[in-house]
Amino acid sequence: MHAMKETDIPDSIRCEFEERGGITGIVESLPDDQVIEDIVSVARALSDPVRVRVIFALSVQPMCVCLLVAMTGYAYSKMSYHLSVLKEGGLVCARQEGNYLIYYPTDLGRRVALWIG
Amino acid sequence: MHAMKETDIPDSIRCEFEERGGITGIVESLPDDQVIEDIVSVARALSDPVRVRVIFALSVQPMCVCLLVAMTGYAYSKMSYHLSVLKEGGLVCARQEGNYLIYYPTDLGRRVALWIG
DNA sequence: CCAACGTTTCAATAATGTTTGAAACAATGG
DNA sequence: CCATTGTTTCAAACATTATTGAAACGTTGG
Repeated sequence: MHAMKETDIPDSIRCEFEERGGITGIVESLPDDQVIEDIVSVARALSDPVRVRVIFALSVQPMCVCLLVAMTGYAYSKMSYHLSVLKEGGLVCARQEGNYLIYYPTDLGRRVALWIG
Repeated sequence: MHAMKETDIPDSIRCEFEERGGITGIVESLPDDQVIEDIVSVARALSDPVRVRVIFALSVQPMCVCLLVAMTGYAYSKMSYHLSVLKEGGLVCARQEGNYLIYYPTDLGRRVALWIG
């Protein structure tokens, strides 16, 4: 009966792995769940070409939904859905002007558009 | 019968909108389709908490699949699937060492992990 | 060659995301 | 108040992704 071990570890990484505190040490260095969820929701917002185009377009020029619809040829309901995903990801927001809703990037949205561009 | 127009545009943005060349001008300033697809595939790779944890962990310490499995409690097949998505997104790659596959972040993977962290 | 181990692949199923068109809402102007 | 316009919401159909367990693959050591 041999000694207990977490898992077999290949020689080439065992040393640095143990220096970093093993599994426990690495797990502790990971961002906490809330941060992970925030990252996921931004990533999810960008994981569709429709939405990537929209956020680039909005960071050139704030627009009402009707312009986005004219620009892309998508249905209102489709555009509205994608805008809501972008909004949940915290990448865009909107101000009302009369009958229009004018969408524009948030601060985060602007930073993200800059970075990925 | 009144003049043709692309779309109604609210006053507050009409002026800047037209300065930017209208819909045509804005569409032309957008990144081209290939770039959009690349962004989407990176974003897709990050749009799941499993994968975000994995890429953070790997950028602390390259690891074989068995360590990732031990660290997360996920099944091999599940981990393998998520690693393949990360690989397709160009965020990780692997080197073989004996029986082990040791995954580690690509350059892009490291930059992304740094930026989102 | 065989057995063991680390890993991937596959097919089936479950879960999420997306698209569509119709209906509802809210603001505007007559 | 009514009709119009811009927008969202909803439910149903559809499409893509994620999870599972079993089977297959490749490498190593006996």
